[in-house]
Amino acid sequence: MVFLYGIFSIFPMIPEELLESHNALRKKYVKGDIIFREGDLPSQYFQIILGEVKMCNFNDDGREFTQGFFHPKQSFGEPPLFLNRVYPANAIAVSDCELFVLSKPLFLDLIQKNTSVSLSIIENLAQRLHYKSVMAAEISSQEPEHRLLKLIDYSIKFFKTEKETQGYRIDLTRQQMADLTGLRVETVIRAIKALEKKSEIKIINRKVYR
Amino acid sequence: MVFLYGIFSIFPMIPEELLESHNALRKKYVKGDIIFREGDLPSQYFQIILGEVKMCNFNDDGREFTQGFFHPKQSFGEPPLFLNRVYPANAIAVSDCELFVLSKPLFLDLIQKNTSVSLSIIENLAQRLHYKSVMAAEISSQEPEHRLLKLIDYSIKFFKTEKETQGYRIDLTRQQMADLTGLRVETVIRAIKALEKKSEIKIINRKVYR
DNA sequence: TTCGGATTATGATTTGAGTCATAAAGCAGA
DNA sequence: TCTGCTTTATGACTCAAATCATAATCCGAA
Repeated sequence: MVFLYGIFSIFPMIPEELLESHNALRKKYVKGDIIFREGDLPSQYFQIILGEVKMCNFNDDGREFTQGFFHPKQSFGEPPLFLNRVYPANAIAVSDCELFVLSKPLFLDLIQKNTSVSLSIIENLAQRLHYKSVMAAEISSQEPEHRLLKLIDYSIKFFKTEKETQGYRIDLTRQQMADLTGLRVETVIRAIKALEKKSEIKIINRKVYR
Repeated sequence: MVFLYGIFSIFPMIPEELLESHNALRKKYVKGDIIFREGDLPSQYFQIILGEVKMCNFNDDGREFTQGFFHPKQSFGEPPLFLNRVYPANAIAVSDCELFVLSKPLFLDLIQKNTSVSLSIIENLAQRLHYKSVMAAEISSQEPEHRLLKLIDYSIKFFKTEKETQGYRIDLTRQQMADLTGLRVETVIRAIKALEKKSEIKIINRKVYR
């Protein structure tokens, strides 16, 4: 039973064979490419083969808010596809990427014929909803340090993090942390230092360890 | 095809007949009752028959953050049930409520035997993820007035709102708006007045109309 | 009808994150 | 090795939301 596993990143959203047998295309993007834009009407299902994608918003004065990062085997942008609504954010290739792209009709056909895929999708959406719930409560009310610590702990579970002898290395720049929490870079830098002083984290060679 | 409809509140998550045929219990709660607590491990599926439920967090100094309100025919608290994780927030009866309660094994049995239910669940989760994405971007960066306007517009679609001759009446107290946006009551009161001055909303008899 | 709690309202004051300016350090590419 | 760009760093200053205090209004229950 797929529900017993919580760490969705281990399981591909949809198995590669299944995607290929449904004529999904492999499409390449270079770093910085915009995969879709906020306001676009979805017409395709995307699943990452290689590389990293972020979803983000830009507000009136150009500031960015990062909704999340997505990694190989993960899909992104399905909620509006299911709801028949426009994307609430942009999808941008953070690094060079290769993606499976499947048209909406073929995608709907696929999930109707493969019930276990529905369960993967449910699990994946549940996962993302969980992240958003946790972060929403933090972002709304807490002090910067608290906010960052929550992000760090969460990113250990769900973003790219490697366990080293010093602890988990957080592979996020100060700017990325700022965009994920809604803080400014300077505030992040100062808060990170304060957290180090309190021994909540370590800073080695400018990298954050926890 | 269920995916064509975006407004999930019209459709019961799971049809009542189906719940009853799977021996779901009807359980009553009085206003203020805690249905489950942050940190509890889920063991049941909940669907509202009557009344209103909110999910919320309390931080260290007692301040509340409201994750969302749920109404008849909607379910709540499934993500952690699927993920086998503890609840990230509390569920509290806002008014006297009657709920369908179904044990996890029976619930999993139900959705596996009724594939169309999976699709409803996907749509429902997609819906909630969409709300969270939109609000997250707002809450993180925008000024109070912008934040509140977004909440108001969103609540017209998804919370209890009635269309009257003056416009849509927002049935949220200033405190509830504060808890949903992470602002303080006083700030909400002042921002609401500022929005009225700019003719973005109307205040009639203390109620907000849009 | 009265009473008490919740809600809305308003002013004065504080505070801490944002902003601005500037610079050092690291890093990739020529 | 030099150059230019990104990232990290730090201090000074600003300002708006939070905080604190106080009160009027509304509303349901006794």
